[in-house]
Amino acid sequence: MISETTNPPWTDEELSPIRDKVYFYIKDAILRGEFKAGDRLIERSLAQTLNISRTPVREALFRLESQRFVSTVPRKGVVVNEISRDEILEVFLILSSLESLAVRLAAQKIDAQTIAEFDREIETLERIQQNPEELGEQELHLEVNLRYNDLIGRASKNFRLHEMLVDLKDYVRAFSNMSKHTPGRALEALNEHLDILVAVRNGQADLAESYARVHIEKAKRAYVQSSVSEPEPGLENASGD
Amino acid sequence: MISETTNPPWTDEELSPIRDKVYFYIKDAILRGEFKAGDRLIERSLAQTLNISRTPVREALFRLESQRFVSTVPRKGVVVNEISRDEILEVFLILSSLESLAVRLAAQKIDAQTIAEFDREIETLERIQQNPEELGEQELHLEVNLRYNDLIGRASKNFRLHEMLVDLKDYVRAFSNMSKHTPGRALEALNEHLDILVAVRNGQADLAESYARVHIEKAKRAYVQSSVSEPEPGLENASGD
DNA sequence: TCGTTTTTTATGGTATACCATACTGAGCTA
DNA sequence: TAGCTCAGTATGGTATACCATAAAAAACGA
Repeated sequence: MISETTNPPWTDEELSPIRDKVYFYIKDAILRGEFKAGDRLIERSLAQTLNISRTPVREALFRLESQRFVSTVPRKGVVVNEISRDEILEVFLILSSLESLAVRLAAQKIDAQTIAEFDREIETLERIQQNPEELGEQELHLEVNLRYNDLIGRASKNFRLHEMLVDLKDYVRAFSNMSKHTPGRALEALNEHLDILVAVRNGQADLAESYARVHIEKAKRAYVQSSVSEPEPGLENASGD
Repeated sequence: MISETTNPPWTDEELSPIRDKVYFYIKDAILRGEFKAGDRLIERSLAQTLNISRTPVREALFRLESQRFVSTVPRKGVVVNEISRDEILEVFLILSSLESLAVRLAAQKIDAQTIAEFDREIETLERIQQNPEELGEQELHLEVNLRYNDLIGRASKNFRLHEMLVDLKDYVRAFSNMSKHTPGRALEALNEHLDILVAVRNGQADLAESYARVHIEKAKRAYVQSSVSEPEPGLENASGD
């Protein structure tokens, strides 16, 4: 009954703990580039902005820290991580290895029910493929990746692996605004995703794994290409917009 | 000057935040089996035990949660995770993939300085190999794994990968008291580690990767064997001992 | 004016207080 | 006696207060 708070960004008043909402709020802000590498995240400011206390903010920040989105300098504060190009490349290596494993497992373990889901989703993605203009580049990327990861994760029956992949991809996405720089990459990625999904759906483990490796490799190249025009993530040295 | 606290388990009074000390304290307790799967971790109790407030305890628990050691049930509390055999097997799959990648990278990227370190450490490990009785089974495992992981991590020049591997191995160790159940495994593992290290030291990437896969496979088998005698981790149904 | 010292302020670290909820158990009623 | 209700308690969630430190600013002296 009592409620004197001016509504924060999130909508539902009843469910999950505030710390989770703050977590998603901040993470989303980082992913969308609103908080840039090197930015300081000041507990009191965030708390005041969101009309809450520091406690849930701190808890959200800790969670972000263990996912490497931010760093806590003891007695100093929290800053959005500065990620070097080398570090992103390291992650791409890990991604390649784990994605290969995931699609291989998916192809090996896929069952009838999941095949049905694949068929539905593949059809949906093919429709998107035909009419890619309906979605913006960003939404296209997000939507496709979401569906793809979900499917592979479900089929591979390895929840931990799925989580790790999602985390790593979020991480890469946050610190390399790829699709912003290489237009057309989203659509290309969609094609690659479809290749992988079809191979998985047909139980072709080796083929799926090959496609996956190629896919990650191309994503990496797109990142490398985009990163040459912008010397260091977070620095605004680059000429032109 | 003021100091009315009865000393907590840790020794240094000055350095890192309390939350870190609590984190290592609880994690260590889980790794050593003091806190078993299913145990509830009650903030106030822990805080009282350690003569601190709930705040740093909560922060430590959140960190443990993001590493999957504990789960927070909303409005319910924190419990040490119950890990199923299947889940451990899932992690072994991931481990195999990442460990292969790590040793392959290590073999490819190793430099002169690191080779020198390898030579020193290999010699040390061979001495241990000759006189394994000097260390207990547990210490042997810990010591060897520590040195091994550190070397591979340094040589592979992929810090993120190194961290992930350490985390995953800790996780497996925490929820499968392997070495407790299969005596001799520690020494066997030492031999396998030495094989890998020598191959890496000599730049033999393929060989090192093969050894690594075999090593993880054997570790997995040791786990599976030990887990048949103890039906579910955390349940004390098993007869004997 | 410049450098050094002191004071202020910003901010994270920790402790504590209060609130909400879910569980527990006692007591009441049928 | 069985089942329900309600009060009490345990416990996590959040807010707030206080402390320590480091950075910034101001004041002071050479």
